[in-house]
Amino acid sequence: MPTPRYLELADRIADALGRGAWAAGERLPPDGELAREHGVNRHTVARALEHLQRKGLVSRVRGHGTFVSPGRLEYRIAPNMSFSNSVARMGRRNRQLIVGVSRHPADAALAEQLRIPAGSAVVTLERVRYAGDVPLALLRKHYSDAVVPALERHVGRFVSTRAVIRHRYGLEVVRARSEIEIDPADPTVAGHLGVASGAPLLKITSLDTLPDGTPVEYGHAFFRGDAARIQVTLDDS
Amino acid sequence: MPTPRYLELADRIADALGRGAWAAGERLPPDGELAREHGVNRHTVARALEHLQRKGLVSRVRGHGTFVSPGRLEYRIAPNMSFSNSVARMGRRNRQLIVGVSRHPADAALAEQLRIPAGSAVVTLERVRYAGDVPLALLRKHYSDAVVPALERHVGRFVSTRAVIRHRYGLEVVRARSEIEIDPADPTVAGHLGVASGAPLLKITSLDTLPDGTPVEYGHAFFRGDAARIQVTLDDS
DNA sequence: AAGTGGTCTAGACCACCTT
DNA sequence: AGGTGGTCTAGACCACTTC
Repeated sequence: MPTPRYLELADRIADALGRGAWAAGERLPPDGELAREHGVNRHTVARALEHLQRKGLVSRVRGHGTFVSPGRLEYRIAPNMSFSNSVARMGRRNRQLIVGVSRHPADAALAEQLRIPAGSAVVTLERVRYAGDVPLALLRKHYSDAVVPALERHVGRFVSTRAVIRHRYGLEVVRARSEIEIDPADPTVAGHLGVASGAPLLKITSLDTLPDGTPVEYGHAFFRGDAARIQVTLDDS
Repeated sequence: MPTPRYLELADRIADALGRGAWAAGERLPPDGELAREHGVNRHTVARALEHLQRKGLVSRVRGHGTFVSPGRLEYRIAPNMSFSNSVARMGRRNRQLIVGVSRHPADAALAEQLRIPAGSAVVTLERVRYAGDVPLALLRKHYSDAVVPALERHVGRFVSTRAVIRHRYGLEVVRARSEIEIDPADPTVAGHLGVASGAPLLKITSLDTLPDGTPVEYGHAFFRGDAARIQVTLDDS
């Protein structure tokens, strides 16, 4: 019961990466060439590189090549710690791109989370968050229109939503609860994040409320599993 | 740019699962049969089912079959919340199996985390945690022998380590810091958890300390990505 | 047009479980 | 022995990027 060949190959390549055989950002030889070098089929090479991609060591781009990844980026979940803060403390430029805004009635599940009657108006915001040039996460958040009316008119390109809510509505928002799980990327999310569909993502489900517990925002953030690490700080000290 | 066939197939099967076509725990038809039914190659079926496995909907066992998974198990990270507590509150029987105990000098990296001189004695414990009959996580934890001397003589099969430390040493331990990331399973861990190597795991790196900040325990927990969901509660209220 | 990775098919063999 | 999923090879075609 030996180790499969593709994992052995992945280890060999990982070792080479660790020894600095290729610099970060550099392109590896194409699959076919690696296959010849190591005496295996091209598919076996592809499998090994997929494995390393899941591990965050390389990233593969169709029609372009396989590239050495930089290290993972830290994202910190903590009370009153926003995405902007997290990225800023990594020393990376924090950008976001709004990829979708819509206004629609809440379905039953969403209404329950936001504690509003089903059918009440909600605003859904889809944003891609960058850390430097790396698309790190896709956020799909739903806002209770009863609490922050017409939010879609105030969201800008470079401001944190929390700041908008503070300045436009005079409300303070706190993170109430987060759940973290692994989910494979569906094609839509994969496209926004530049990963293969099926790539493992860290899916964070969160609820933000006013200090009195009134739900304001509910939704999901999909972090690239190969690029992000979530830091949970429990300052109960 | 149509959706790949294996994802379409995965969606169809996921829909069928959602409609209750098979009950939890039941075996799906073998790959070959599904391939005939849907008019695709066996490999395409395998890929679709791998995808659903990553999503936590099914689990595949070599030589046995593909089975419908129960829902995910919640694991809660919070101050003073131990694994035992988390599993107990899910209403599942909490068991653990010790799969490795060793005593050895700390290497540089570990010594830094535990804030002890390199070469000091540490005890490494490897345990598999079950929730009911499901192996949910492999824990690989290192204990500072200076703080809890000869811990390996006190660890039992059914007790939480935290309880051992409290009763044998009179020390209270608190979770100081956690980091969560995705890592593919290496063959060793995969074997213990009963998943395929390369399957995505939630890797939690944690440091536990005494109330005064002295490090006691440092290590990793590898949770099955298909079976676990991590709940982070930030009670800053 | 040429080169890259992604998908699909096909057939073979293997490892593991059950009988 | 027979059935299951896991791996490897092989060849084909496709989608995307670059020239």
